[in-house]
Amino acid sequence: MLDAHGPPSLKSLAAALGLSAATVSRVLSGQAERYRISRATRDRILAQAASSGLVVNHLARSLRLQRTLSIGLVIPDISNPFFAMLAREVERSARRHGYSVLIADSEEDPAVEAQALALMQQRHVDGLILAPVGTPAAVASLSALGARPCVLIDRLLPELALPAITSDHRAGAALAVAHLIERGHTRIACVQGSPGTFANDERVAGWRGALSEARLPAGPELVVGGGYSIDAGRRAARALLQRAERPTAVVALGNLLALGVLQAVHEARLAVPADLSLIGFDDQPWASVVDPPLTLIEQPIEQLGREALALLLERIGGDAAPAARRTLPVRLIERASVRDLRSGDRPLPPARSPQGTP
Amino acid sequence: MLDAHGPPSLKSLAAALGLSAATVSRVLSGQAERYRISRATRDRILAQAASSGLVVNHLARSLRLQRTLSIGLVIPDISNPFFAMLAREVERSARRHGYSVLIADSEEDPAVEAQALALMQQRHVDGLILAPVGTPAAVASLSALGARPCVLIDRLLPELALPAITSDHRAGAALAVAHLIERGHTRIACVQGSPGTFANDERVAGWRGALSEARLPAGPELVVGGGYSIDAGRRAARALLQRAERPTAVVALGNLLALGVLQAVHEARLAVPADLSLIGFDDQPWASVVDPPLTLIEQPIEQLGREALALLLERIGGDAAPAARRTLPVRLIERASVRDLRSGDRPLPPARSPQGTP
DNA sequence: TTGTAAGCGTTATCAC
DNA sequence: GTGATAACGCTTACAA
Repeated sequence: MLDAHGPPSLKSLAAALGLSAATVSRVLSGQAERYRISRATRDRILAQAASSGLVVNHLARSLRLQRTLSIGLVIPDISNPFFAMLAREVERSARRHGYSVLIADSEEDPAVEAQALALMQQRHVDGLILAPVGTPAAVASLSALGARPCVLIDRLLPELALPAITSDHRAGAALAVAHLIERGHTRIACVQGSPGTFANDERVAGWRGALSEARLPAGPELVVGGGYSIDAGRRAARALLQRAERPTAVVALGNLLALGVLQAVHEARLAVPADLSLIGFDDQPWASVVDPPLTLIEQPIEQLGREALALLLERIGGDAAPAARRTLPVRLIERASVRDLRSGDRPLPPARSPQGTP
Repeated sequence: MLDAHGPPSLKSLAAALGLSAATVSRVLSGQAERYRISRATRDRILAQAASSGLVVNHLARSLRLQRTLSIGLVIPDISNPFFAMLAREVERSARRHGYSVLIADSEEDPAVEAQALALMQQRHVDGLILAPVGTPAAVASLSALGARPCVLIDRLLPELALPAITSDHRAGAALAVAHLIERGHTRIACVQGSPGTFANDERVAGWRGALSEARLPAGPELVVGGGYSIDAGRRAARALLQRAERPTAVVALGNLLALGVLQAVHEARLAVPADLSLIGFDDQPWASVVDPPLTLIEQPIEQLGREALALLLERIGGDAAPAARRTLPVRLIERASVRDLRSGDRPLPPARSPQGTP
């Protein structure tokens, strides 16, 4: 029987067995045969470890080994479904590779982000997955991170040569605009997220590019909003709806933004798509049962998470390949939030398509 | 200038300054005056620390101090909006108190949960917030956790005397049923989550209790489903809709379940509330713009998170008060997913109420 | 006012 | 085959 005080440690187990800590360590870290530990000793240790409920102290181990088998995940808003799904995927993949995840919410605030990054450094995470806030201040604090492996996700920092996994934001927005133009829309606004943020600016660029190419208006008066919250979306849409020359369609550059737009439209006793067509971003469980089912641009969230982790582990493994940047393709899921303005060329989309595009 | 190799540590800084590590440590941990360090020395250290970008090694500190200033958060599904919001709140509160959060997703699986708990123990988190899977196996693995402070959230384990913060699941379900009965419903089904789980079983009990009290049927044939996923909700609702004697109303005992029910109803080319009334759980941004806006039971998620953390910190602080159990009140938000079956006694609820109860 | 030294629980190196 | 020892980077008696 071991001493009941404190949790059983490698050391206490060694004492109880009359062995040295070294031997116990060798067995427990699976190096038994490499060190030619006798079968008898090995079994004795293993048995005692199991029966005493030994827990090796990971702190001590990390201190000695100079690696913690943990990674940091810093995202702007855990409660945003997009990041929540990302977090889940990252955590699962990490766990499957033996890593644990220290999580921090930067609240889309450079100061908080800087603080989070400092913390991660203090805690000696082996690597970092970061959806950066993206302002110059944030970039500066990032450069202070030292050589710790870091991969960016969803957003990238062109100023910094860091590996990044993002979806093709620009193509996504362009796809949305093209879909609207095809259906006869000519006055297409966009509700943006946080300007200065890579994902947002890329999407705005995609929106503008597609419109310009079609020789349609894409002036700044058609870009409204700021911030990725549902409230920001609602406020932006309200403003849009009060305009004398109301757009016939709007692209919401974030999942919560589309919800905000819907709320504003409902508030105004108007309807989508009768009074305003809407295309959102990110497929979510609710997107197909919302009123009306939402046409949107889908990002491969799970893939983003998995690839970010895979890339990070490569770099942690010392594979210092040149900072890869991978852009994942997006697709448009057609539901029922876009009105076809052409005079009967085509039927309206089906009223319901709860499963997404079949 | 410090040696450029490796990150500046307390030790290297001491060397660079020709001081002992002890002195530097004392200054850096704010004990300068307690040890009567000279102003000059103190300033020299502080200046050098700032300019060299010193990061104290938290591992070493934790090992020495026997506390990590970190807590573990183990939840069944980060991507479920309920838990995502909970996670955000816990992380924020923790951060504000100087703690960081190690997160793990138990995937609603006892084995994974056990693994996660073991991990948290290895990593020496100072305490644990857990939404337990709740099966006997899981309970057993929990008891093996040792004396580490732990507070349960959302679900509690009656077998274990652990402090817990939950919302009043039972009253919530009863509230929903009462609301339906008041509007003339007599055949009221429920779509449950994971049986055996505290929150679920309490809700089912609340549903049954309210029905029995009103002398309405509450047999097992009216309880369908299993699992909290959207798919589980859809499948359960499908089965319900095919019944000869279809219920007029259903209470979905989880936020994603309500979405699944909506999807199934839409699939069947039926409508809520015309063909089936629906009450869900958890207010979410999408709940007010779904078709129709969802009447539901709202839980005080932020409060759950904050109080769980507060309670945990108390216990970490050594306050071994008897395992408190706090039950937070819920409320019903009336929107438009319930049909009034009484012959014109009352008008239907407003078609839209995007903001919840005004 | 500051330094010395022991120790937190591991693991790698060298010795036997 | 196994043990002693040093080191990982920090904090805190105890000395000076």
